[in-house]
Amino acid sequence: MAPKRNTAPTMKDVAAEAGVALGTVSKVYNNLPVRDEYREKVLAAAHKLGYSVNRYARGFKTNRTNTVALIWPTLRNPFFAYLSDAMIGELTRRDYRAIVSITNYDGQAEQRCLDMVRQNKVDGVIALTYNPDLEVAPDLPFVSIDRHFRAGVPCVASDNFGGGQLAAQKLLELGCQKLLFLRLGSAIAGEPDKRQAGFEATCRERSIPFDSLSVQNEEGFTPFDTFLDAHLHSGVFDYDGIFCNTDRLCYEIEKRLRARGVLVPTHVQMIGFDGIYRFDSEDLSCSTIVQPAEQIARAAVDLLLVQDRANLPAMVCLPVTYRAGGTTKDSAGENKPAES
Amino acid sequence: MAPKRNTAPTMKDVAAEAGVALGTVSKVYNNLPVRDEYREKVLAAAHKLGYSVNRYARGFKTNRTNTVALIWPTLRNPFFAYLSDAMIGELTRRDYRAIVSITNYDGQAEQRCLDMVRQNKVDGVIALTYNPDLEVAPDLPFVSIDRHFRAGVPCVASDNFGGGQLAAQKLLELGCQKLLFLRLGSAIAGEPDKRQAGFEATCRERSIPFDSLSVQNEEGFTPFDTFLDAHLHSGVFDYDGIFCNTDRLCYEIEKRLRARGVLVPTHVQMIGFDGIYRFDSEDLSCSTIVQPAEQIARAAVDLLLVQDRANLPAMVCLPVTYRAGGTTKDSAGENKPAES
DNA sequence: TTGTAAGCGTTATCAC
DNA sequence: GTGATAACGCTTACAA
Repeated sequence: MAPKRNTAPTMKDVAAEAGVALGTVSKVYNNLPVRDEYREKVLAAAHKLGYSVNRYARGFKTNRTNTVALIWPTLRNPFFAYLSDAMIGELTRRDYRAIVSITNYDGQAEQRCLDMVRQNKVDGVIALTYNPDLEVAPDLPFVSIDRHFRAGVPCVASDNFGGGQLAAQKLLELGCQKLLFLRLGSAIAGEPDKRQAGFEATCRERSIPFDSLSVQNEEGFTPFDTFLDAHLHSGVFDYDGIFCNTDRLCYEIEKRLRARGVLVPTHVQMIGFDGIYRFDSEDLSCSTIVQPAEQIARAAVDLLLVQDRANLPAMVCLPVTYRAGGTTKDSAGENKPAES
Repeated sequence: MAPKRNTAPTMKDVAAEAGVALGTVSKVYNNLPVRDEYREKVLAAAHKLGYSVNRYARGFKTNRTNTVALIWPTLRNPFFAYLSDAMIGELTRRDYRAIVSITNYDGQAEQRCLDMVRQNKVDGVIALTYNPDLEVAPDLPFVSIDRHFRAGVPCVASDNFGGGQLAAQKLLELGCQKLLFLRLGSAIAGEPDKRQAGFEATCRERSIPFDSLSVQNEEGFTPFDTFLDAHLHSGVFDYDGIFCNTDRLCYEIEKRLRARGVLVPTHVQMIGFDGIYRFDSEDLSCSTIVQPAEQIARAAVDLLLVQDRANLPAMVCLPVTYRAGGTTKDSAGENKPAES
């Protein structure tokens, strides 16, 4: 890009125009005590010149840029997009800018993003990462989503364990007797793993039979296909209630069940996790455990911008809720996917 | 947030460590001619100190920040999220950072975002806006998506007219005889309006009967409900082919038709516009005219960062494609929404 | 209270 | 090629 010539008026110009000293102008823009008469002169001059403070110069001087970096795997995942949207809103409300970086789930890219935004002097980072060895500078305010790093790096997550429990409980309430947990996820350990733990805990507690299948992203859907085929006997599926670790998986499994003639929720009821809406409507993709995206956003930003970073909580765990969305029998007006 | 103490080593430190002048260090980092012997000394010293150039200070000095602002209505709309993802990728590839701002379709917020990012000395802006009176500084490189502003502000959009033609053509190929165009959108004129024009042009050209209903966002879906009811006679719908101006509308209309016992694609075939995938999978939401998001992203970034901003094209129009996605009879394996 | 001046880290202009 | 040195626009002691 062509070098821009800098034509914008500066504080010096305003000072000259107002007939006051440079420092006075600065004080006006920093809400420091200035006699009203001077303040008005400054403001009038600024208005006349079309002056606005150069935040870049200010950041350079103060080493505080009012900029936060958001590091996500992708925005193609609707939940991440939703979360980003909420966080940007939260940051804007506090007069912060958001630099958004995308890593595509690549651990090295995560490190590069982190280094890059650091060079850009961001005031802090909120990240959802998959690199267990990510090196984050100790003096850089950092909030991790869904993954506990180490002491000093607070993690914000939904109550994944409670969500798992809730899913099991709901499926049982809905009359399911033979439960199944399905997971497609990363090999890297993280908070979302607790969904399975919570689900299984409730099943055991109530002595309900259940099976679990956990598949890693790299393996794709083949293991699920194999599993479904193996548990389908003359058109009847071995399970009548499935908890999937994400709405996306719920969608994929429902599709595969339908292809095999198993109807949701008639034959088998399904609950996902995340609370993803169809487009920006109010319709859920499936019955699901809803993550409180706005609350997660607020908590993460609060934690990042808090004054006293000395004793931060290691983890903030936000409550989830259940909502029917078509893949369970309690779905009233919700769009049922298969049976019209 | 607590003021950060600045502990990072500077060029001055590196110069001292390497025993060279400050200017020499700068030259090394700007790829200006420096004797190899010196260069190595500098690099060694920098490595030892863990130095990396302060991009913020550099930006302050040069007035070029390698930062671009992306201004979107929302990221809750999957298409905008997808586009953002693609643009951030494109910018990262060129060593640019993206400041993402959300306006929630609010014209005043759009103006505020623009002013804000400008204060942040971004090198340019890519925006999808709804404020026809948006004041954009003439010296600020600006690329508009989907909306033509005025001369000097290039606009990047899909071939909306061609997409409308393509939709009509496909519906006819698929055997439809009575066509309907449905639109839910903003009152502000924009490129996407041409979808309707293209659709109707093809219908007229071929003397095919059609109707059109255009509804503004504020009115919501009530007009559609009224329309559907009025055109449903003893369970039979007056039309057998519908082109919706977005995938989202296609989804909403299909839901409403289903509620009225009209099956898609059996009774009526539908084509949307955008090409939105379910989650980050390969599954489309509906049969649709696919916007080339990656190409739009590339074109917008190219246009923004091009050296010679003197004679930019007023408009870059990118080709769309048709893809079956369950709401037309040519959908093979695609998930059919209603009829199992 | 107001004005003055130093300095943040870098680039760029000069003499050498 | 290299090395002083003056900006860039702002904040912030400190002096008036």
